[in-house]
Amino acid sequence: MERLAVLPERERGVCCPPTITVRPAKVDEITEILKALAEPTRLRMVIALREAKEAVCICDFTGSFDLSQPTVSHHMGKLRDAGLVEVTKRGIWSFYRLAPHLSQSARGIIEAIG
Amino acid sequence: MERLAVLPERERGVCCPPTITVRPAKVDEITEILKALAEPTRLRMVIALREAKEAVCICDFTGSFDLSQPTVSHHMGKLRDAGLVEVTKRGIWSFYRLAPHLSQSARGIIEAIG
DNA sequence: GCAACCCATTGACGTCTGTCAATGGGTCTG
DNA sequence: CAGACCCATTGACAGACGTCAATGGGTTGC
Repeated sequence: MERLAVLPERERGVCCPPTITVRPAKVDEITEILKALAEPTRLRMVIALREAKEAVCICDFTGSFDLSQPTVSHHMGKLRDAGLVEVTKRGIWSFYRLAPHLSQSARGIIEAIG
Repeated sequence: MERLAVLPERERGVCCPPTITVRPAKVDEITEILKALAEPTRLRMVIALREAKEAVCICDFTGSFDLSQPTVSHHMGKLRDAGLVEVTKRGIWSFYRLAPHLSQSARGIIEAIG
C-alpha cells in the first residue's frame, strides 16, 4: 500500500493554481522535440543515429524499415524541421546525423530514450 | 564549418540497414510515453506534478489552464492511461501525483524535460 | 544523351487528436 | 431531500498526422 502525504483540507469553490515554473516558450520548445520523437519510426531513426559512428544514408533506412521511400523521407524531414538532425549530400546520397549543437533539453531527452 | 567523419564509398543499389539495437516492444513503450508528454498542457501538468510536494487537485489545473474542465480531465486521463500519474479521491476532489513506480525510461524522460 | 538511381515534394485518403457543450454520477451542505 | 459542487464520460467537429502513388529534380555511369 502506497502512503500519501497528508493533504491540506480544501475549501469548496477555491482552487490553488499549481506553480508553473517553466517559461511558456520553453514548454513549446520541449513539446516540439517530444512531438518529433513520439513516433516509432522517427524514434528508431534517432536512436540509430545516436548510436552511429558516422552519418547514415537515407537509403539504409528506406531499406530496413517496412515503409515506402516517401514515408521514410517524410519522417526524416520532420526530424530535420525539429532541428534534431542535419543532412549532408554526397553525390546521389543523403547522409543524416544528429545535429552537432543540440539544445540541452534535446540532448537530455535523446539520451533518456532507449 | 562542421567537420564530418569520412564516409565509406557506397555502391549504387546496395543499402546497409542501420543496426537497430532497441527491442520493438521497448520502442512502442517509449513511444507511448513520448506521445503522452508531447502536448503543452500535459507537459505542464507533468512538470507541475514533478515539482509538487503533495498530490495536486484537478480543480487547481482547471483553474489555472485556460481550458474547459472536460478538456483538462481529458488530458489528465491520457496521462493516466499512459501510466504516468495516479489518482486519489478525497470527497469531491481528485488528487493526482506522478506514479510512484515509473519505469526507468519514463523516469529518465520526465527528469530530462524542463 | 540516355537510362538508372537516390531522394524530396505533392496530392489524396483514412485515422487520430484536441477542443468544447451537454450529460450524469458522486459527494457535501443546508 | 434539494441544491451546489467536483469530475469523468459522451458526442461532435475541425485540424493534424501517417501513409502511399505519382511526379520531378539532381547525379552517376554507359
